[in-house]
Amino acid sequence: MARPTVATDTSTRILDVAERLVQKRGFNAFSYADVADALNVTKASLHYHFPTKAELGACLIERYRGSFLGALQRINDAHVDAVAQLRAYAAIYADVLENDRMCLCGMLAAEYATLPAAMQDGIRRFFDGNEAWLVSVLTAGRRKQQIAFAGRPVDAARVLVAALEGAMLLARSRQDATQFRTVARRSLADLRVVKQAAAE
Amino acid sequence: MARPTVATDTSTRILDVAERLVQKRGFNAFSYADVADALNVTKASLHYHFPTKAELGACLIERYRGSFLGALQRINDAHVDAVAQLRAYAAIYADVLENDRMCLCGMLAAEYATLPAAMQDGIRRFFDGNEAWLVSVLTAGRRKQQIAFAGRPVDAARVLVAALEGAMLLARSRQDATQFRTVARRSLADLRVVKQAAAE
DNA sequence: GTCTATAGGTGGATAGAC
DNA sequence: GTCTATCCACCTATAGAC
Repeated sequence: MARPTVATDTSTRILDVAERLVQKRGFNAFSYADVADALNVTKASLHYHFPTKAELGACLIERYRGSFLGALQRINDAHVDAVAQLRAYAAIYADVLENDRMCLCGMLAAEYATLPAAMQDGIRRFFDGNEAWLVSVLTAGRRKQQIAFAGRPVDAARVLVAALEGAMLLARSRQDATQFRTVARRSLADLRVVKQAAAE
Repeated sequence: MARPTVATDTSTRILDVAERLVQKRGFNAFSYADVADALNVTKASLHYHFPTKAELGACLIERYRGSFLGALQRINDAHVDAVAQLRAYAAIYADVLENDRMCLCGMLAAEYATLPAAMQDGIRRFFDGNEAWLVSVLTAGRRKQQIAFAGRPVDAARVLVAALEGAMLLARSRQDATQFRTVARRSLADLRVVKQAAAE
């Protein structure tokens, strides 16, 4: 069992600052100097906790992935129907954007070709995990007739992830979170079961 | 009237190489040295054509936007129905991805916060132009009952752009262009008019 | 238009004192 | 664990010869 570390642990604070910088500016556009300035320490001190930028980046991804998948698990634990699960899924993205941040792994996906292999692997695992969760929700939801869609669940999942990541990307350049929410709402609406005689 | 310049004009070749580098690696991850090496000239020579990297970036965006909007105009000139127009629109994206490139402005949208103001303006203009074209196609297509969707055309347009840009982003990290095409096809399918008695 | 040479800055990373 | 000091590579950009 790991020894409990307080939330203000130095490594954690470094990761917090670095995460924010990557989500706002990208991995190639932030430096150890940026993090050091924000924490009032020296660059050398950062290298004690994360010897190389590549390792820092890999840790960022692993933490983000764990936190994200943890949130998905909590959605499952809420035992709500598929529509509510998908709304909660989109809400995670909306919360990220609320602070003018891009999804960490969406940002890194853009820089993918320039990143070390360990980071590339982590990014793929993040999206694989996202897809797997969505596939389980979409499969169960369709079986229970809570949602409707044609074709393979994995393809419907990819449309959702693509729309949400793309909408974050675009909303940031317009500084308009409303635009993201509208895209998210419409993307989920495409999965809703049409009520036969609903007045709508 | 501008003096005609051959296609192998030096400035053009610089833009070609820089465009490819930005689409593959991002604006912050390529340098004058990269372009110079590819063209077998010196960095100093590049600065004669594009004094600063910011100006080079702004020129890249303007050229890309003009080329993209030109392609949209040619789609209009083909006088096909809305479904075919939208398919042709998605095909432009697919062609970009075919060379393992990201949409130039999608890539730059990720790096948006780190870019000079002139480039930020250009990126917004690119997406505004895309949206405007889609809105006109969606509006006319719905009026002619070639396609169907709820709500404002601009919102349907944004879902499409988001899905396509997001799908490019994700397909690159999986090196799987098929994944992009599937997302594109499904996104367009959501706009298709449901044939009442179609066997499907 | 292209070159050599170089300035002036910042990048990630290390050695060694405390 | 944090510091000072430093290394070396690379960055954008400029001066001035050809």
